[in-house]
Amino acid sequence: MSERTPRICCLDLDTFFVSVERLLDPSLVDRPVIVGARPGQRGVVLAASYEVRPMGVRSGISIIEATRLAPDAVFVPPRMNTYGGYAQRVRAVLERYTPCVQTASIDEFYLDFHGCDTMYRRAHDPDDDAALVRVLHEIRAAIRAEVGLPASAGVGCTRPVAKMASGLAKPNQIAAGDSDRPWGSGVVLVPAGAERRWLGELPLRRFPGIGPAAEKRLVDLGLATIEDLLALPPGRILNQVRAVRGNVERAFESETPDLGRDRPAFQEYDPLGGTIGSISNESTFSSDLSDPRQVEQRLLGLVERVCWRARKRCVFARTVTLKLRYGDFHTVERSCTGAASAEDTEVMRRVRLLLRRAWTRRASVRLLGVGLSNLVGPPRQLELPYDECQRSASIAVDQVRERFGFAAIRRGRVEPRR
DNA sequence: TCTGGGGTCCTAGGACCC
DNA sequence: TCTGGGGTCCTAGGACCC
Repeated sequence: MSERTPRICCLDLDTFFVSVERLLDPSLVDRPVIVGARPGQRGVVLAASYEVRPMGVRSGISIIEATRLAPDAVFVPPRMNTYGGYAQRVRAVLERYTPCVQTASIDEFYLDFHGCDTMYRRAHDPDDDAALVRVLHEIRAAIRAEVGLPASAGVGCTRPVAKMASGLAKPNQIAAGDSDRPWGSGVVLVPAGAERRWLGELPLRRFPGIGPAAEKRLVDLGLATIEDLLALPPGRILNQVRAVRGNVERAFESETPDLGRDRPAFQEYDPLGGTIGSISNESTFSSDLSDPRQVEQRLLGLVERVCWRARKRCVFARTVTLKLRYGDFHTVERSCTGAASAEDTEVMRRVRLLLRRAWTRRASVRLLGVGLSNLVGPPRQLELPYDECQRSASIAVDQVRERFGFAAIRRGRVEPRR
C-alpha cells in the first residue's frame, strides 16, 4: 500500500501588495486599486485588486493599458521595502503549525504536513484530510487576525497540485466542474487519486511550468486542457510535448511523493535565509540613453547597489553579468568569470569591458542591468584580488549605509557635461 | 510611449583535460 | 595520425515564476 497522501500545502496571500496597501491606507478598502508604476510612466501592473480584474487588468500588463481599461482605479506606487516584513510575520504564524515551511516567493509558502495527522486529528473530523482542511482554515483565520491579510491554501500530494489547488481556493473563482467541489472557499484539498478528475479540465496554462511558449506549442497541436495532454495516445506524443507531459504525470500520479521533486527543496531549506544564487539590479530608463557617459554613470550606480548587497550578505562574485536592452527591446547579456570580488571598482572595471562587447549596435539603450553570480564566501586573506585601500573604503562606506541607508553615500560621478 | 524587476532553472555549444 | 568518450567549466539565451 502506498503512502500517497495529500499533505503538501501551498499557501499564498491574496492580491498581496494591494492587501498591504489597504492595511496602510484603509481608504483603499473596497476601491479599485492597482499597484505599479504611476500612470504615464514606463512600467507594468504589479498587483490588481479583485475590483479591476473583470475589466481585464492583470499583473504584467503595461500601465498604459491598465489606465485605458480601468481609468477610475487608484494607482498606488509599490513600497517594496515594506512588503517583506508582512511576509515574515505570516511565516512566523505558519511555523507554529509545522516546522517544515518554505518561502517560495514574497507572497507564497509551501508547508509539509507529513507526520502531523495525529497532532491535528479531532474526534469530530470525518477523516485526516478533513482535519487538515479544518486546520488550514484556522491558519487563514490566524493570519487574518494577527497580520491582517487574506490568504488561500491548496493541498495535494505534490507541489504542483497544491499550487493549482491554492489558485482554485481563491475568491471569485469561476465555478467549474461539480458543485460539490470547494472552489473559492479559501482551502482546496485535492484527494489522492482525484487529480485528473478535479484538475484535468483546467486550461494548460494553469499547470505550473507551462508558460506562454509551452502553451503555444501545445495549442498548435490542438490541445486545450490538461486532460487533453494526458489523454494523448502514445503514438502522438512528440518530443516537444514529452517533457511537459512527464511533469504533469509525475505531479498527478507520483506514487512516491516523499522522494519526488518536491521533497529536496524542503530538506535543503536553510532557516538562516537559504542560499543565494545571484544578486542583480536593473533599471529601465524613462527615456532611452544614447550618451556613453550617461550609460557609464547608470552602470556605476547599479554596480554600487549590487556590490553593497553582496557585501551585506558576505558573498563575493566570481561571475559578473551585464545586461543591455536596446530601444527596440532586443536584449543581450555578456558575462565574465574570474577572481571573486564584491568591490565596486573591480566589478565596474569588468562591467566596462563587458559593455564594449555588449553595446555593439548604434542604437540607444532602454535598460541596463548588472548581475553577480557564482557566489562564494569571503576570499582568504592571501587571495584578496583587490587592494587594501579599496577594501577599507568599502568598509567605511558600508558602515555609513548601515546607519543611514544606501542612498546616504554615493560614489563621485563621471563629470557631468556642461 | 506596449512590454518592470527580482530571481531560478535548463539547454546547447565550445574549450579543455584525462 | 585517427578515433572516441566522459566530465567540468564557461557563455549566451530562453522559459518561467511572482
